[in-house]
Parts: sequence; structure tokens; C-alpha cells
Amino acid sequence: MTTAPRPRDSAATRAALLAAARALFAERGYDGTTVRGVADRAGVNQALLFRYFGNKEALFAEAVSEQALAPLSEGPPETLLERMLTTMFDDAAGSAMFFAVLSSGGRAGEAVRAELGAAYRSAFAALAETDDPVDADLRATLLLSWLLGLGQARPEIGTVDGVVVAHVLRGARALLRG
Amino acid sequence: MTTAPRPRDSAATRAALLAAARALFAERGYDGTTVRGVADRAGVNQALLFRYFGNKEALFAEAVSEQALAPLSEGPPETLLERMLTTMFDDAAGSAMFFAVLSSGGRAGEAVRAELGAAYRSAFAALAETDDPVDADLRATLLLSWLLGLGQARPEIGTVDGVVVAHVLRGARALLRG
DNA sequence: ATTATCTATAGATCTATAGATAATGC
DNA sequence: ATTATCTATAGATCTATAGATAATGC
Repeated sequence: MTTAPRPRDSAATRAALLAAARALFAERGYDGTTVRGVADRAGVNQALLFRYFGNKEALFAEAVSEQALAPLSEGPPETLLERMLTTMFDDAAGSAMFFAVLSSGGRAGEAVRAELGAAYRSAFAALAETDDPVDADLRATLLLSWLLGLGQARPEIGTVDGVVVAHVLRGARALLRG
Repeated sequence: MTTAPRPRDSAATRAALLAAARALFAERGYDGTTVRGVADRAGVNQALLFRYFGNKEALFAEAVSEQALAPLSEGPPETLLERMLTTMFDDAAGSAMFFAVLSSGGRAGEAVRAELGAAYRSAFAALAETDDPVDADLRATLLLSWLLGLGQARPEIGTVDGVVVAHVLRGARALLRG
């Protein structure tokens, strides 16, 4: 019962680890994901993870940061929320990396999380219809909280057609523009 | 540096453990809370926790379930959301046990969480203005997700006066009655 | 010869248990 | 004598590292 050794391809191994990490971090958050789980899912020896990324936190940052910021630059701020909700609830397993970051509790990934949160917060704050910048920021934070909760409850909510998106958009509009 | 042994009072020790557990579970969720952390906070030897509660999960259930259901019976459904938001954002450290349960990921406390979620969901679903019971349930779930996210982001949001409550109520109203 | 992969294990937690110690009630 | 408290430790993870093995490139 000896397993055949992996073909020697460092680029592929690295990519497999990143893909596995993205899937697991998105599904279980930072603490709920073990390096061994990532390595197993990637079909890679666990020690290689450390060889390529150094430690768990560096893997997290590299796996997550780029994709998590992507929605910000893929369209205008006005459609940001709708695009996020659509990829989350309509596109099958739509890579909700954004949520992986936000839901990764503890002090781990603090830097990544802060950067990401600030970027989204300011995007949403700009949509708030209020003259008070503090209030605009607060509303954006409350909206981010909703997205955080939705990300965690997603397995329970399931992938319904456009109904979820419509409901949330209606609530968010009242929050930002009420 | 020997510590004086605790006075022998099993009732007080038990109560101290429950109080410490409530605080930590609320703050860090199930996985983020260690039995040693609970015992230390209670000023109690860690082995006593197992003597009195058997295991971590039983402690969680006993510490959390009663308080987490309390808001349901402390007023009419129409004011449920407002009461929850108020204790969460206005009452200093308002015991948000509800959130402790919801945010305690993994399979731990599954029974407690399912029971609690169902109770709140049906209370909110009854407020949704739709003839479709499935849609009512969906809207309630989306609202619960918001509360979950708010519970986790609370430290960041801070305790502002009534502004947070008003914003969330406005969004929730649009969600349920839109 | 270089370097990707794997084995083995250290060291740090964490939950849980067995059994010793010591304070109260009779 | 009873029982609340404490000591010590087992056993299971989990992150991380050191160093052996084996596949490729020259």
C-alpha cells in the first residue's frame, strides 16, 4: 500500500496548494482550516506547504488577498453589491473569497482583513446618501456585517435563483439610502 | 508562590464557571473558547469544569441555551428585532448570547444552534409580508444572517447610541415588508 | 548535482481522566 | 466520612522543522 510519489512539478504543486487553500479557507475560515487538510486536498505532502509558503498565515495571505479584492475592480461601485451577491448565491460555488477573509476570526490574517475591509467599506460608503461621512462609514460597516453573515450562512441558505439577491438588495438600499 | 485554595462552595464554583463560559463563548465562539480559559476566568481549577459539566459541549449547552432564547419570550414578535439590537448595541455589554450560539461554528452545539435558529426564524417569518411561506422563511433566514454578522462585527462597530438600531431596523423592514 | 518530495518528529495546545489532597459536616 | 479542590498526565491534534530519499537536468 505504497502511494506513488507525486510527479515533480513545483509550479503545479504550488498551484494545487493554493487552490485547495482557497476552497478550505472559504468553506471553514482560517482557524477551521488545517494545513494538513489543505495538503491532503491538494494531494500533496504536508511538509511541502511549509517549503513553499513558510507558514499558514503566509499561505492564507497569498491564497486569498488577490481574489478577495477582485470584485472591486471588475465593475462600477453601483453594481458592486449585486455582483457580489450574484457570484455568491447564483454562480454555483462562486468563489466568495471575500468572505473567507472576513470570517477568518482571531488575530490571524489581521493585516489582510483590515486592508480588505477598508477597501469595501469605502466603496459602499460612497453610495450612502448622507452628508455625514461618519454616518456613511457606519452604514457601510453595517452592510459589510450583513455580507459577513450571509457568507457564513450560505450553506444553509443554498443557491436559490435571483430571489436572495433581490431581497438583500432591497434591504441594503433602504440601509444606504433611507 | 502557592495560591490559596478556593473556598469550598460548589454552587458558587458552578455559577462562576457558567458566567465565565457565557462571557467567553459570546466573545470568541465555541472553538475560540478553551476550557482552560473558562476555568482561569472563573478562578477555578480546570478539572472542576469536567467534574461539574462532563465536557465542553455540555457546558456550552447549559451556559447558553436559556439566555439565548430569552428575548423571544420577553415581548411581542413585532419588537423582537428592536429589542435584540438595543441590548446588543446600546446596553453596554448586553448579553448577546444569541450570537454566541450562532457564531459557534463547526458541528459543536449543533442541536442547540438548530433549535435556537428555528425559533427565531419562525418568529421573524411571521412578520414577513408575503403569502408564500417559503419566501417568508427565506427572508427570516436572511435577517438572521444579518444578526449573525452584526454579532461578530460588534467589537468593530462599537456601542453607538440609537443610530445603529435605526439603520438596521430600516433595512430589515425593507427586507421583510418590501 | 540539484531540488522536489517524503519521513519522522519536536513542541505547543487542548480536551479529558485518574487519583491525591484537604476542608467541611457528623 | 464525605466531597470540593487540585496535581499530574494521557492522548489527540496542529503547526513547523530537520534531514533522508528519489527524480530530473547537466
